[in-house]
Amino acid sequence: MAATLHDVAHLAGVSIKTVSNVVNDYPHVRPETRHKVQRAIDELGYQPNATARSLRSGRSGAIGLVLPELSLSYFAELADEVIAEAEKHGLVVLIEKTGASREREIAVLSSPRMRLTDGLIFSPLGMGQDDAELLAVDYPLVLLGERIFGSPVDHVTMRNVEAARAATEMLIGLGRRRIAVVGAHVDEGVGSAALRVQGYQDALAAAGIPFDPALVAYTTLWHRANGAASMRELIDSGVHFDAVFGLNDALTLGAMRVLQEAGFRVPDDVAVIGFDDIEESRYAVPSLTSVDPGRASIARTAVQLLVRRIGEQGGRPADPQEVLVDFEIVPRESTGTGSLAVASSSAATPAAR
Amino acid sequence: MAATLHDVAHLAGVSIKTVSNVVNDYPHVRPETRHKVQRAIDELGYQPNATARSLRSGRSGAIGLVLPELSLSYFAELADEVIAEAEKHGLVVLIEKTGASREREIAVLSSPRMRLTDGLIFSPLGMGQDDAELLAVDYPLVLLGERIFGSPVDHVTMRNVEAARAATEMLIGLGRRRIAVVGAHVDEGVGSAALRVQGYQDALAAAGIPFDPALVAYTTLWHRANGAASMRELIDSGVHFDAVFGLNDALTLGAMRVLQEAGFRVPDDVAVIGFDDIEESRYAVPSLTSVDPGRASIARTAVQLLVRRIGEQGGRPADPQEVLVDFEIVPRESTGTGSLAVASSSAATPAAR
DNA sequence: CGACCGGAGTACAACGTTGTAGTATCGAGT
DNA sequence: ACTCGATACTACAACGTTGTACTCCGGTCG
Repeated sequence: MAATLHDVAHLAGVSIKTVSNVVNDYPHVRPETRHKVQRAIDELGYQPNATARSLRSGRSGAIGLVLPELSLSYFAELADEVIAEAEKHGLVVLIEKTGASREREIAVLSSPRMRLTDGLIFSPLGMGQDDAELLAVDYPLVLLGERIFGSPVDHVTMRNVEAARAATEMLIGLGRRRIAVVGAHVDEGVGSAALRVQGYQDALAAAGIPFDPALVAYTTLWHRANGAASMRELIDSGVHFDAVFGLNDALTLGAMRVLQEAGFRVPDDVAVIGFDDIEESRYAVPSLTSVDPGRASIARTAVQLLVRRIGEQGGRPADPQEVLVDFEIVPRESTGTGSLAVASSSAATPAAR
Repeated sequence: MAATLHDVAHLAGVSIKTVSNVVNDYPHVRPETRHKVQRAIDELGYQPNATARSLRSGRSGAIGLVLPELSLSYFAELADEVIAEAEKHGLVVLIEKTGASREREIAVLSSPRMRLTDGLIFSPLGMGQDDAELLAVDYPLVLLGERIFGSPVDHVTMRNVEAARAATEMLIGLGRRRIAVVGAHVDEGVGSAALRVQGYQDALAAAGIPFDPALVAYTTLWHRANGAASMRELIDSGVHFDAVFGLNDALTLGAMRVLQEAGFRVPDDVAVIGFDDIEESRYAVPSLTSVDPGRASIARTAVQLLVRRIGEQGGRPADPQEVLVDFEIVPRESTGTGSLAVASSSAATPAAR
């Protein structure tokens, strides 16, 4: 169907290689030959066959991005930024989702379905530290997240402990002493939840505030519904609190919603801070103070590290890098620190529907 | 680096084709030969080279999904469902974003970067009816959205007019007569905005309510910030209204937020309904009544149509199909019709972080 | 004036896979 | 004893591209 170099060569009356040379802008082609070939290319609407090129060159020009779920805002926004950065490097992004299942994650790592890609950016939620050696694959891989440390691959992660500590300290700075945590995971020594709870405890300890286990609400997942449910339990338990630290924004928005249904005023009765700084937090009622964990920087760094690995020639590979990105707290109304006007702070929002 | 059929064949002492036959489970291989080859495959960790397969077969097993922006919830959720459906067909999804720019959309259609895919699901926002002929590409293409009609490609779209009419009728049914619309586009005869405004006007006309242009708020984009800004203008204009129909949920959530800041009670003073039924609408305060335009069904249908096209052999292709999916109104608190409990109506939410 | 050089273009092989045609072997049927 | 047919396997070509090695030609230099 589609035209090939062979067709163009035939029409232009030159060899197939000369056409290839024109297409790739090689020197040593006379201007008149070049024009003749160009005319044939235009006439046939020739487009190089990407698959054949890949086979020849060993590069596909695509990278894979493996995520739990795109409908979670954090990951959607991350994917958006990965795609944007990849495009700067002339790469296209193939997305696979795992639903946070350990089995699916492991399967994807060895899946021939992804073999079209030159490398993978991998964000696991189901796998844990014990699975570290499964990451030693024979293609370029960049790991995201806080499930696995110290494995022999490039790893981009956020300062979970420090950021959580800073968030908690902000609440303490507001005079709050009874700070609830929403989203802890039972019996898990690994992952974002454990690290953020650690930061929370560090802040309490530093401020001389005793840690009260009754203030910790556990969830399995980090969706809005889970935040709502565990806030309901917390309220029903009758424990007193004057602030909430939600371990991600989705959870926190769900929790904040229940708080308000139950008649608590935010931030007057309860100050609330989240984690992730997803876009909707900016437009919640009240707008949600949140930790921006450096998402944009994570996306950029991950693509850059991957590109570097892909570019590595046969020689001995560079040592695996562990990159920590900087975080930032974005103060808004839910801690009584943001401006009330929202329409004016509309920021740059690139697209409509 | 990676093992090839050739390596396996050498190790097993058979021909390369026999290995291929084992890999592809062809008959006419003796069990003992099969085992011998299988051992060699395992020993070398052989994985078929997807690129070479593609070249040989003319299929890559990947489809492209072209969207304005993944950080818009509607598209993120759509992408999620496209990926899930694609997987059922053994396909992997490559995502390209256009930022809703007409130039980028047109560029993507002829981009060799996407040539790795077997076909495209294309959701334009910048292109218009005049660009219809640009869709006549020489690869399988399924069009989404309401920007272009009647072009010779498969097209999946929603019942914009009917759904908007039903939404408006719901508000009328609640006794509201002064219904504002947020998100209209100036001077645009095409696209979701125009169609939904049409449905709104149809409903008014059918109910004998005069159409008041002062109740129509215009925006360029459909982000939360735009909804917030135009609601602010609407309020400042002093016009009286007792209901709001937002042309998508993001807009509507922004508008609802401003309404509440301004002291209006929702739904008592102003009933609000949105369009898209994105996940966060379920957790807004109050939860937002919305039109589910059939997103899941759009994703499934689009993939299925594309798969059918890809499977078409050389013969004359099937006529282009125009598919309209069904919508549904999901009543929630913002129209005083939903239940107040939210934690219990948590629905099925597949993943955490 | 022959050797040499660079430009312009070509032929061929190779990337890793699979379809097609072919060979060799064996048992069964006439 | 011979064909026939099935089984088990192999050799080769081809998918469309590009790197390497080659030829051919006109011009320049010693």
